Amino acid sequence: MSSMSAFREPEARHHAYSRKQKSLGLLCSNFLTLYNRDGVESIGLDDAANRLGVERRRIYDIVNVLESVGVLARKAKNRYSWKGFGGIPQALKELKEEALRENLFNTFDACNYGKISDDEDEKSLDPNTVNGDDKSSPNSVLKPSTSSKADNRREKSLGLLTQNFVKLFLCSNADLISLDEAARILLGDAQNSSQMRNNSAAKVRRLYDIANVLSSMNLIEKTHHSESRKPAFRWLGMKGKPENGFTNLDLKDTRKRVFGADITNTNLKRTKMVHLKDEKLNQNTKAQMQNQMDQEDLNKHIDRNQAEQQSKQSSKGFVFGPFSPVGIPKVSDSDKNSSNRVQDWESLASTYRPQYHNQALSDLFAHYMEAWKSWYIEVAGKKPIQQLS
DNA sequence: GATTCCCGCCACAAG
DNA sequence: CTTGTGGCGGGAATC
Repeated sequence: MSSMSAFREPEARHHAYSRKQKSLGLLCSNFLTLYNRDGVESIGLDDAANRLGVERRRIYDIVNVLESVGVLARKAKNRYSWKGFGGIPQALKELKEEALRENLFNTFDACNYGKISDDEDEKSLDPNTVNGDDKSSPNSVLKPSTSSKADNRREKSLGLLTQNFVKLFLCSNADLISLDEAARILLGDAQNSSQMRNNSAAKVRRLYDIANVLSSMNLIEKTHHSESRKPAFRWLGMKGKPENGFTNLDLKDTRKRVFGADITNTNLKRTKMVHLKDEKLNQNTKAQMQNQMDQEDLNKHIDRNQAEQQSKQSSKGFVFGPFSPVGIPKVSDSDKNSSNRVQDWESLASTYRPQYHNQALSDLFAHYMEAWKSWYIEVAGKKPIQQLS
């Protein structure tokens, strides 16, 4: 047995596997950072997946919740249009009205109801042709055909769940809600015999996903009930902290949140790893490399951009302040790189008001970026890592 | 042991 | 049929 095997390396070589680097929240942050830029109007799922270095499946996850909050809108197969953060207020308003209209939410407790029957998703796919009035009665799914249970898929969609979750916050006067409270309300009721073979536990997983994405947008924040008790979420919404003049938010956390990248993570996913199955090394490896580069590339760009924006615009309160980084107590310090909430609201301003944004600069950067990336890809394609030809 | 939640199989819908 | 979407839950990482 000349197999030196692994003695017991807890965290020796390669930084083992880290769940945090693969979280939906982080992915969402990167997604936002990548597309929240001027000029972005259409987003392709494939492109997103490649740029972010993740599987398609994950893109669907964040895109669905993002759409539920009005940041994105599905345009067509594989295509989403970027609405931006400016779309949030509108979506929120509609969500709230909708919630008040149909079902009378009760404050979290004493809610005998529980399950929310269903609510039409007012998908105003076109702000132009006004819907005028939906003569349709509040019930009956006027689906083209084959409706029946077919729609029951949508019933359990992540998107709908997200909307209901948000509605819960918008309507409840309690600003702290824990996931299992939410689960109790949104999914079948709690105790009580009745039907609904809902494994509360099973469904709650979706809520975790949603909560992570939402908090990466700073729409909500994770805290605890009273003093260090069970975890719960607080709604931040738009308030956050409009222009609190957070002077110098150190622009030094360069090296943090690298997403997929890390081949270690990708190859030996988790710790499962098949013993070198004769399975040929998927050609994905190459793609992985590229992704890695993209990552660095992206980071670099972001940094630069951040500095840029920072110096050029001093976020001077707009419609509703950006959900500034509520946390960031004392970043910098050790390389603890913990806080990963997006705080790249740099380009946020430009999205809101095209009046301000520095078109020329952004454009220049974008162009530069694109060019460099192309070059990089090309090189990487032949010879990974620095070492052209 | 309990909580958080990533991964990706595979059903179903759309081309 | 192929391709795009995304439920769903096993089970590993974290707490």
